[in-house]
Amino acid sequence: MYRSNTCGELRITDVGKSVTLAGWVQKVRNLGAMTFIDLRDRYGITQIVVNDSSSAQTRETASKIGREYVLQIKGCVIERESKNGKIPTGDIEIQAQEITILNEATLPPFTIEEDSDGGDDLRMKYRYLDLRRPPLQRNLMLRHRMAQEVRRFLDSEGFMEIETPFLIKSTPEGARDFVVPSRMSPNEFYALPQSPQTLKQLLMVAGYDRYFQIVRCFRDEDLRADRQPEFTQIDCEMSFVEQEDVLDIFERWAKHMFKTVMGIEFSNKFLRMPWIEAMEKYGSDKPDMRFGMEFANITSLAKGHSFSVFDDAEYIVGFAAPGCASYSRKQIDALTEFIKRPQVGGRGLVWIRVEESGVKSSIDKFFSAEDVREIASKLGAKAGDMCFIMCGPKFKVLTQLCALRLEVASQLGLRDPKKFAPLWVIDFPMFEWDEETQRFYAMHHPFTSPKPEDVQYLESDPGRVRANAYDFVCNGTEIGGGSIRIHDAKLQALIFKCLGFTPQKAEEQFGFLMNAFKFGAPPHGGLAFGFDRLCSLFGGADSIRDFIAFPKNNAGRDVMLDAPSQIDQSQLDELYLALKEVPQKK
RNA sequence: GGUGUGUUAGUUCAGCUGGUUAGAAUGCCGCCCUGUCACGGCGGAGGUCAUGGGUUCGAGUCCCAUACACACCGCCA
Repeated sequence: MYRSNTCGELRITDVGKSVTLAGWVQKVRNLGAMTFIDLRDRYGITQIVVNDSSSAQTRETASKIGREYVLQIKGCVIERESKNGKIPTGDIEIQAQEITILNEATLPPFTIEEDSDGGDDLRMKYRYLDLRRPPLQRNLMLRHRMAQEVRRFLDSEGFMEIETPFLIKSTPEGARDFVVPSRMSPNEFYALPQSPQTLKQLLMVAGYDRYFQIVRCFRDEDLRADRQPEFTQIDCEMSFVEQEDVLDIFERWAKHMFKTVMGIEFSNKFLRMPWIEAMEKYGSDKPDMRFGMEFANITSLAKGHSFSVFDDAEYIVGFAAPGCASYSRKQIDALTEFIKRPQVGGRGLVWIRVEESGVKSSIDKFFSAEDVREIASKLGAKAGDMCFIMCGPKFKVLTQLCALRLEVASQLGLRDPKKFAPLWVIDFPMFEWDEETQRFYAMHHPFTSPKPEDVQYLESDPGRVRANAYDFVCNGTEIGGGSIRIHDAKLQALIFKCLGFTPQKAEEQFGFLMNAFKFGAPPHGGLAFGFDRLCSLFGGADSIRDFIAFPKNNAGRDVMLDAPSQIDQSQLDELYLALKEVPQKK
């Protein structure tokens, strides 16, 4: 038996017990005649004391140990002479009788403490050391508890957890696939699933009624702080449901998660905001609702004052930033620079300072004080506020103003990670026009059903068609999304046509699904939640990386494993693969 | 594919308008210390300033390229 107790559980009530502990050395404090050792495991830290009542051999061993040595300590629980109120085990310590070095440790390249001194790069390379740190352990513990609560809730609602394959068929729509060469079928490839979308629909055809899976998905696209090439979804599908049924059950699920994991109760129904409203009021299909600063369209008010920038613009929109009238010229200039960055792409920023004494703006030359006041009032500004206005093509300027709204909110400290503002965004457009390829793409995916009342426009005016699609959004992050699917083979064929698929191409890529729909597909729908994002949302972090045990870096590499890497010629030969030279960069 | 920021001791960073021996903190090593818990005191070791070019009498510092890291845009049905 290596241990009788963990390093986190002994208390004052255990004084007098003989115990054996095992763990890692966090810190050694040698005071000469006595030595304190902080012994750490996943459960906590317990102080070991070695002094003149320890044997000479124990004192000798204690003098040799270094950070991260793995020790076994036999000793007696005693009350501390000076207690430490900062840790749960702070009232007691272990009087060491015997110290066994179970394993020595090379000096780690960074400190393994609550706040490490190591940089990202180094911590990723030695991820197993970083994972010893309490913050990472808390994150993975949170993730574990959340996964358990997901299963508990969905099981209680009759959902069956069913595994679907990872080696499936490539479908070029959507994200780039990761592919796996097949040895037994030379020159053919499997694809790793971007999501188990079609498979879960087939499970509905198969009559399983309610399915879920906490499942890895793969997308070969560039990474972000909240995007990894392999990530985990809570994937769900239900039969005989309409949109309202899906929203109802997963709203209850979300509330269950907030309550059981975070101790937060939402008594009201989550807001349901049509996509067009989200775009016009917040410039985003995933609005951050932790604060106001709603947009208002001032196109008609602002035009016709001989200010050509406005007069030539399609859409003029702004918002009032509360309490920002005190912003200096320098701060306004900095925000102007912010929206002019290529990432945002704004052309310029108009401001109106609203004070008790009156209004002052960057457009005073063109507008009377009365007109400026009217605009400010339309934007909902009160004395002490600052209005920001931008103009341009409608959806472009809305998106740019969204970036500014978030930036101002960050500066005002309104993006509080402890606050949660969940909502559903509904009534998404069915299609998105792509300028580059001059065709419509499915905004969600090609199995999403159109609103029945909009089906009439499918061929005449596809841009007008709304979908039975919905996203779950919280704090400006898309946490999940789904739709009511098409269960009718004829309608599915029509959608493929609208998306520019020839019948042959549709048959080749999705024939298996359309064929299945001929055999009695139930009406069905579902959604999927990004589990990593949900974890980072609950954990109050912007990046999902520290909620994944072994994440990839910005370039999709695992720097610990040094993957991807080359493979042996014999492996290539087996797969009939030949490598091509990579063009040199100029 | 693009934009930005960064790369200096084991680690985290400072190093100004180019100037003579590149600093701090922390970690590490040694000695001292009986109540520490960010222990303390004294001493010590530790650097190809990412790489390659260029400008200059002289480059950690200026310029160009490359590599790597991070954030973002494109991309992510």
